[in-house]
Amino acid sequence: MSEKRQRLIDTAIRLFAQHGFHNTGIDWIAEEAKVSKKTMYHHFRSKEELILAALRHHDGLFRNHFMKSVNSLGNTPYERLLAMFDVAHDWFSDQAFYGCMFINAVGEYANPNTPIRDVCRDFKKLMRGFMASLVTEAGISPVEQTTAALAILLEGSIVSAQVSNDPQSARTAKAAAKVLIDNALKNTHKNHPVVA
Amino acid sequence: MSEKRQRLIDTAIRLFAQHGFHNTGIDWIAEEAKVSKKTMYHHFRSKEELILAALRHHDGLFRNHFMKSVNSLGNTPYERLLAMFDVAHDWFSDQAFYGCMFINAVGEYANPNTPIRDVCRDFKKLMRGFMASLVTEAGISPVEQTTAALAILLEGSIVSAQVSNDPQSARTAKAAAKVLIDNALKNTHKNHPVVA
DNA sequence: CGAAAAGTATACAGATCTGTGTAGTTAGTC
DNA sequence: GACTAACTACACAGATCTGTATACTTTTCG
Repeated sequence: MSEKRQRLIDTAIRLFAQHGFHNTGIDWIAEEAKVSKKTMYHHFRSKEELILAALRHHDGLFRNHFMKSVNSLGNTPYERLLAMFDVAHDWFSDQAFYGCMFINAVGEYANPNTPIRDVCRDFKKLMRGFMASLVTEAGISPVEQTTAALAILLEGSIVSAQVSNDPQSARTAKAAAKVLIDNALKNTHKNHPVVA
Repeated sequence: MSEKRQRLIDTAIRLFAQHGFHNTGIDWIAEEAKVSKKTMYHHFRSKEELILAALRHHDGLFRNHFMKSVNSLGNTPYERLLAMFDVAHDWFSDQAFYGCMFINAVGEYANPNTPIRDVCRDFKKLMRGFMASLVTEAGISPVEQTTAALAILLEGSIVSAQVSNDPQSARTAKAAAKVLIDNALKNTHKNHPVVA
């Protein structure tokens, strides 16, 4: 794997996040990455290919960071579900927080057939998979419904923090998540008591 | 008020929603609106002016439609709070649903100082004001916290529907909202009993 | 060593973008 | 009817965009 290729991807992620996709030109990325334009087109056939590579790389980095942080912040599945929102709060507080790159990408590429949308849907699906496993381990049911609600809370807090420029939404979402989880747990135990 | 000016705004809203802001050119808007480019620049000093006018007009239309629908679908503040998510479901099911225009705009214009961001923040604030009044009328406390949670649920469901191309998130958000509201009501009455 | 791979700088083609200039036409109003 | 404001078509300036071509240099590695 070429070092320049990686530098192009890293630079692309940064500039796309900071200035949007259509608003970030190829020349700019190449210049910031200190790589000639020709080399860029050697590694990526087109701008779309670069966007896809950047999104996929960011997907891996982000999910890895997110899961690691969540797992280290919480010791039980229950704690980890709530810790998601603490990790989100840290993220929102970062100087370089520009919202979720995948949500922003979907906003710019409305055509549902573009492969860019596929990558965004995949990211979302993988994040949900992680949440679903925590929900399952925590013994909460119904798994699907609870996971979907938590995912909505997380995404809502991201957008809220982005638009209002205020990380506080993570705290609000966390409190709401706790209510939902506790309520689901109560009903779970009522119907299928774990403790006799 | 000129009819052509209005046609430019209507066309701009449609094209911006469908294809994004940077990706929609002035020439295209003028052509679709059947208005000469010169006339367009007579009514709007720049593309940004047109974007601002389009966002502000959409703001008015959207909020009016939203509030009217919510108020007619529900007869009590409690019902209306939940009806928000039914209105959202209808919206998500529309052929021409491309997510929230303001969220998309914030994604494309990351610079927090641009007036475009101001319009988006204002929209969000006004929507929250509407929700806060319903929460207050419904006798739920704390008003701020509950309103913020419901707003996050609504925004999360919008983004979820947009990315996954599935209006179902409105139903999930509605169920979650009901749990949150009922829980808040229970605690409200516990601390400040309305019924003796 | 020597050949292939990867890199550089730079110019350019062709398209598209925002915004303006020119010159003439339509439509409403005193 | 004459004046004015709004409008039209169209060309153009100047910038910027994606992607390619040319010609040369560096790096890698069997």
